Amino acid sequence: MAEYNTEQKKLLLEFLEENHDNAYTIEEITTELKSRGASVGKSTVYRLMTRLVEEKRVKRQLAEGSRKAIYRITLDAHCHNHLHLQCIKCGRVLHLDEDTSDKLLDTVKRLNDFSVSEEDTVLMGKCSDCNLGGKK
Amino acid sequence: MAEYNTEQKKLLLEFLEENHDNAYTIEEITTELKSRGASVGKSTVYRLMTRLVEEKRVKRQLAEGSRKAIYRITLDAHCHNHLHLQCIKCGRVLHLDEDTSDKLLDTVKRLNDFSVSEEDTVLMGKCSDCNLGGKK
DNA sequence: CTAGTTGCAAAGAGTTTGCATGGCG
DNA sequence: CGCCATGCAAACTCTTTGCAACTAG
Repeated sequence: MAEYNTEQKKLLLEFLEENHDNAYTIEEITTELKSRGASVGKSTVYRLMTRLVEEKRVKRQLAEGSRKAIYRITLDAHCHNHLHLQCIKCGRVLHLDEDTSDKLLDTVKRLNDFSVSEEDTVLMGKCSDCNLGGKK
Repeated sequence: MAEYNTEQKKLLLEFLEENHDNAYTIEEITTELKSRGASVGKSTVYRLMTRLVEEKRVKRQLAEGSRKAIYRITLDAHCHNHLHLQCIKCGRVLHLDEDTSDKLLDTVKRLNDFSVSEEDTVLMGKCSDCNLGGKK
C-alpha cells in the first residue's frame, strides 16, 4: 500500500503548484509535462489526478460550455484576508487586494448587517482573457 | 427563430422548479419526466438543458466523484441585477441593493479586469441573527 | 402550412481500465 | 526482488448530432 514518489507525480505537482491560480484540462497538463521533458502518458495524468482529488489536494470542476474537466490545486490555507475571483470559463483564480476586500465587507456589513466570510466566498465571473471573443 | 413551448419543455421546467434545491443528472430527469407520463427522449433532455444553460436559467456542474453533469435551476432565476448573500448558518438569502452591487462589480472590473457574474455569485457569511450567538 | 422540436440510433469525445513493462524502495 | 506505477490501446460511458417524422403557432 506504499505510495511511490515517481518522477511523473513530482513534475505534476510542481506544475500545479507553480500555477495554482489556473485550472487545466488533462490534455493541457499532459502536453505541458511532456514539454518539460517528462515521459508521461494521458492515462497516468488521469490516474494521478483522480487520486489527488480523492486526497482533496486538487479540485475538479467542469469547464463552462465544455464537457472537459479542469483541475486546479486546492487553494492554500494561508491565502486569506482577501476575496477570490474565479473564472467560470477557464477556472483561473484571481486575488482581490486586501483593501478592496475589506471595504467590500464593510459595506455589506453596514447595509445588511451581514458578515461575509472570505474563506467561503468566491466571486464568479469571467477573467479578461475569457471575456474577449470568447471561443473555446 | 421562434421558440416553441412544447410539452416536454413545460414539464421539464416544472420539475426543476419544484425541486430547485436539488441537482439531477440527465438520466434522472428523463426518468422522472417519463414517470410523470411525458413522452420524452434523452437527447431532448440534453438539448433542452444545453439551451437552458446558455440562457442561464439552469446551472450545470460536475457531480463529485462522477463524470456525469448535474443540473439545477438557477438560484433565484427571476432575481437579477443584484448580488445575493447567503447565511452559512441558517441558509437565509439576502439581497444586496442594486446600487451597491453595481459599485462592487465596477470596482472589481476596474482593478482586476474581471467581470463578476451576479447570477453565479453568492457571498457567503453570517446574517445578523446568526451572528449574535457568537463565533465561527 | 412551415419552421422549430423530437426521438432514435449512430457518431463523437472524454475518461477509465486491462495488461505487459518498468521503476521505486 | 516485490509491488506499485506507467503507457499504450481498447473499452466504456456520457454527450452530441444527423435525419426523418412530428407538432406548435
